[in-house]
Amino acid sequence: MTGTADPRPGSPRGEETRTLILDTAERMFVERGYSGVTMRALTAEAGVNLAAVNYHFGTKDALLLEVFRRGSLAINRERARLLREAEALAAPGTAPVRDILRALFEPPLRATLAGGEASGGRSIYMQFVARAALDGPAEMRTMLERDVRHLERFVAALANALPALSRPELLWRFHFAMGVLHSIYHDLKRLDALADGVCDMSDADAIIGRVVDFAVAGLEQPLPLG
Amino acid sequence: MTGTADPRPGSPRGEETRTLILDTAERMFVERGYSGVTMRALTAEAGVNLAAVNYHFGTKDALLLEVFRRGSLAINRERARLLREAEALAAPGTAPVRDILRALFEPPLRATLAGGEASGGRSIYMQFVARAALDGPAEMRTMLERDVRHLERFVAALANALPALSRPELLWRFHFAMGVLHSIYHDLKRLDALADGVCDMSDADAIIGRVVDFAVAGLEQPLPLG
DNA sequence: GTCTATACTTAGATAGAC
DNA sequence: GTCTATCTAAGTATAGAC
Repeated sequence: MTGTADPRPGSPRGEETRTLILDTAERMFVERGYSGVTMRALTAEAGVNLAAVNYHFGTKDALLLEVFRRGSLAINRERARLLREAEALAAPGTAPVRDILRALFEPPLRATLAGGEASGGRSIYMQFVARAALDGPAEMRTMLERDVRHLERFVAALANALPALSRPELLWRFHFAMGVLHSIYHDLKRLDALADGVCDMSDADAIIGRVVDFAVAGLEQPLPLG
Repeated sequence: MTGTADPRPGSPRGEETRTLILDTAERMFVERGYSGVTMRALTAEAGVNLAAVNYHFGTKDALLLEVFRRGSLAINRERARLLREAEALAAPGTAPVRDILRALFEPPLRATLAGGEASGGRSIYMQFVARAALDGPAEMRTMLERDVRHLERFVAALANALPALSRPELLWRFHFAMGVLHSIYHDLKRLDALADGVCDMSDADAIIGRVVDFAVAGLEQPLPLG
């Protein structure tokens, strides 16, 4: 009713088209995988012209980057909020390891597990990382490195919670903890194949608890003798 | 001197050509990434005709699968050998968790870390998994599932070593432990970005020790109260 | 059974009209 | 901003030489 809406095909819609493409891309990438979605199929599904993607985003890779950026922004905001919450409950610089990890893990896990067990293997995050690491242009790697900045707050909080660890020791353990998180993005299919159905993939809360438990154990393990 | 060798271009070389393509593909995939290697660049580098890949392997995806299969075979053989070795040293069914994990992790880590720190992000394993999960044909996923069979021996050994764990509990922990292993394949770049160079990526033995330590801590953690 | 030259098809990118 | 037409690159298929 603002006068800007104009659903006639061929008429300028501006931001609407852009958002429409983003939403359609996010859904289709998860359903069929990045290279399983052709620009032609994507634009047909969204009801926009083939060239519209190139106009609004430049390239198909840039579109994936934008889909990722949008989701990543929301997740990192939620992570920061949960971390502040955890720190507010404790004395300054003494938030427990478990609460820090929960703040770091819960938002992305909820986002990934929300789509049902099957979507884990095709999360936008995984597709973006895979594409960036394997073949993508430099901008993708830059984006991932920038994404690392959000993690520094968590490393700092963990350093406070685990003062006995040297910096390399802490960073290695943090890195492994992220690997535990990522095991949910990547290989749930493998677990399913191994498990004969005895592992319940549908209970997000239970999975989050298990992931956090495992990572806490690794982070809090006693120092090796060497 | 057998009479089968015939290095003239255009002459039938049979198995030689096949191996030459495999070796070249393995090297180039790691260097430039799967879709960064065009069939034309690959065949030019190997000094064979463009159609030779299709003749010997069918498709580019099938070539990647073959490169993976060859490497995976060697790794799984070594894993099995190390596991037998660990089990021979202990009383029947009592190999320690640490030795079992070491047998599982050491072969792939050595293979990945051998190429220098940079190659981690582009290991054949990672490229294969990414491609299989995202866009690859069904044969790739089948291959990965078959690869899971090799893991069952390790799950069984761990079940013996950790009799207090229920089957789902054990399988979840095993899955997370694999995530820790995979963190070396995937995201060493991220650790490097976070670490300002304080983490030494060149010492394979030290890294293997750290990975195993972290995973052991997670597997051996006390049972949750719930 | 191997290899080569060449043609086919799809898909992402782009230029210029409107 | 949007659309049509076109370009280019890349994986694949085929027919025939050896």
